[in-house]
Amino acid sequence: MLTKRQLLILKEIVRLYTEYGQPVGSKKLLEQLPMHVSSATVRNEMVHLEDMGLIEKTHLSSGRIPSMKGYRYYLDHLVEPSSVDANDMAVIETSFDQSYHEIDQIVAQSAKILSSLTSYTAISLGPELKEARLTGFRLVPLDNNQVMAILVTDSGAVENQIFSIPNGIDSDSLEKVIRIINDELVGLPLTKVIKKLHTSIPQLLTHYMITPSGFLDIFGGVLKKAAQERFYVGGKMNLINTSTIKDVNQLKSLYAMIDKNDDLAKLLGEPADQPIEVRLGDEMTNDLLKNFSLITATYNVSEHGRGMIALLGPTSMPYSRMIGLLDVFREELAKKITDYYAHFGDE
Amino acid sequence: MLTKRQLLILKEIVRLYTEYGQPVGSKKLLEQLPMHVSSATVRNEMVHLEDMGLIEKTHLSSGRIPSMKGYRYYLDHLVEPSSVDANDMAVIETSFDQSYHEIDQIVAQSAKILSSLTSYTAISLGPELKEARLTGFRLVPLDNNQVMAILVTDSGAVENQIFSIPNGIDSDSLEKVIRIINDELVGLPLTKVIKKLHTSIPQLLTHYMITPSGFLDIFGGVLKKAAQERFYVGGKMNLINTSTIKDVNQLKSLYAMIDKNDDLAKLLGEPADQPIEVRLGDEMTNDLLKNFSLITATYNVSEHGRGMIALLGPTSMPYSRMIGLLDVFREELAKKITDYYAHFGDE
DNA sequence: GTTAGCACTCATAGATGCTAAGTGCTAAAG
DNA sequence: CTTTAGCACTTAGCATCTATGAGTGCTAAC
Repeated sequence: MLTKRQLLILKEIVRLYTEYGQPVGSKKLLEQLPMHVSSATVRNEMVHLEDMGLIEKTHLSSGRIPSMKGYRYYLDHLVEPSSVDANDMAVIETSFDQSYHEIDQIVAQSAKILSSLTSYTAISLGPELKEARLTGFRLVPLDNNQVMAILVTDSGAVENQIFSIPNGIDSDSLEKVIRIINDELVGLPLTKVIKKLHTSIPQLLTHYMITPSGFLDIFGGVLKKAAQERFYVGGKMNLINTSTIKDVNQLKSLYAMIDKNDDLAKLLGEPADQPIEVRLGDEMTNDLLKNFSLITATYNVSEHGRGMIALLGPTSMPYSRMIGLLDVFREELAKKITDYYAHFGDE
Repeated sequence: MLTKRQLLILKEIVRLYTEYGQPVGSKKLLEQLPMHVSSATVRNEMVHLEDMGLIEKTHLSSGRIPSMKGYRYYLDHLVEPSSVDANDMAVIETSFDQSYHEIDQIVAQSAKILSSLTSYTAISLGPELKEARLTGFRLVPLDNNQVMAILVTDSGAVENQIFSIPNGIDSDSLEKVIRIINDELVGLPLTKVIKKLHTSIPQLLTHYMITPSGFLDIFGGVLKKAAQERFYVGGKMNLINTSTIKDVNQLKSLYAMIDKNDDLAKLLGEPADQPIEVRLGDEMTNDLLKNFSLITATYNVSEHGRGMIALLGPTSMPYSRMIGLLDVFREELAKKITDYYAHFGDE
């Protein structure tokens, strides 16, 4: 069990180290602490904290830095989200102050704002689409050979893809097929649409085309794009600051990861119970992220599901500021998206 | 005037330096040169070359590296494109061996291939769109409030944009307006379309809507996107290798530039007379590119205009290999795009 | 339990010396 | 006039050393 003083010291070590990036010594600590003890006393306490594995030295006679366990303890028990700077608050509000035509624009913008606010890397994921319903499917002929397939969901996502018309399909039967799609699939959740696409639909289509597979590929392709979670990343370049640029290759792998949707999905995982959670580098599976830390924030957009926005930065992030900021930010973002749906989504 | 021997030495200095990145000394030079002279003689020649400003030292007793003037002379008079590695050739051919639905996919792919082949950064710009003609304009209603505007050009570019319907426009007059657009504008080059959009069209539209400006904004927006040159960049991260990573901020600015369409347009400039040209860092306006060099290659796609593909790397690139590679590559790319048009574009 | 004092450790920065690679110059040879 | 051997000189890079300052752990006294 930790004494009150030990807690105070641990908290201050984390604060100072995350703020200034330098190991914290007993004297520096004393200057900051409201205590009337000597540096020797502080040192004794630090030995205890080290014995418990909460802090560690970078070399035999260095100051202390928090250990992973120390960060974890700090985050679980000690951190107090600080309130947001008036300046930052203004930036958030003005940066969002545009009109958006697509929900993804808002989500993309949110990543930009957050990254510029923090100088870290922000990853934004719109409200879940899993329960989204298909509200419309269009095929627009562009010229003799090409067609644009457009798919709309009630979550506001619009996806399109250009295709050349498969052989063996004439435009008459194509129109009938579109009608079938609209009758059978529109209104259903995307998950069900995908299921039906492999079960009942192929049979229905055989009435109108010999080999429906060509067409189903088209539809399936756009559907997949629409159902896929799309992450927006802001401030990618800020990763350079964090990384100990020694190994350029690691940096490149990291960028490759950040650019890959699947990897990001794995990284963020499922929306958590807590609105804000912090995952430390060694708690994540990827070795590249050893020295990083991920703060994820979840927000609700009433019946439209939950979105996530995350901050990727060094393990030594100033958590209390970041968490405070993210907490406000997620609410602002939710508000903005709710507004959007209020104007376009629901009717 | 340079003697034959001096030319040989200059050429070899450039070759060795661009290949190994190390200043070239008189002994190393002798080993590589088919000459029966002593190192002292070579040194004397190097003094002459230095007097002429073609090579320079990094410090008082170092080997020589080419000066900017030296590179320029080398590129103008001495460089011989080397033939392409069989291996590289295979990579090019297999990497292009897919079917593409949009011309931009080919262009984007070309940047990827070239960058992975060279470990530099590749910038690809499709055939010019300036003379492209508008072949179709569609408005597809998505839901009660939103409409997708689609614009097709004969260059194969398709552009779309989602809009909320401006106030004061009902769907009846909207349809009439679409007809006017199709009658008046389809078939014209985009440049003329833009002109007409500001002259005759507004008057025509006033018959059907009170304030045509809302609608014209929509159309103008998509048009602008379609007429805009779209650059695809591959191997961005390779810039890290080149840069002397000391100043992270410069690197960031560089990335910001690479991500901005307008800046890239300025950088590449107009297609040149020569199929392949090299611009050295100090010949470019941007200070960030001081230590870089840009090799631009132009290719023709018969009546569809000219495209460009460029390679951005350190000034000390192995030019003869790169130029040889680019020369082959631009032809392969032209072939691929010509094929594409043969299937979809012309009818 | 707390503190002063002290011996000890280590990162950092600056100084020193050595070596290998390279140069320019000079004087002699071709 | 060109080429060459030889030599004195310069420099980057590297390893080695030293002083300094910030920090520690420990002990003995309060």
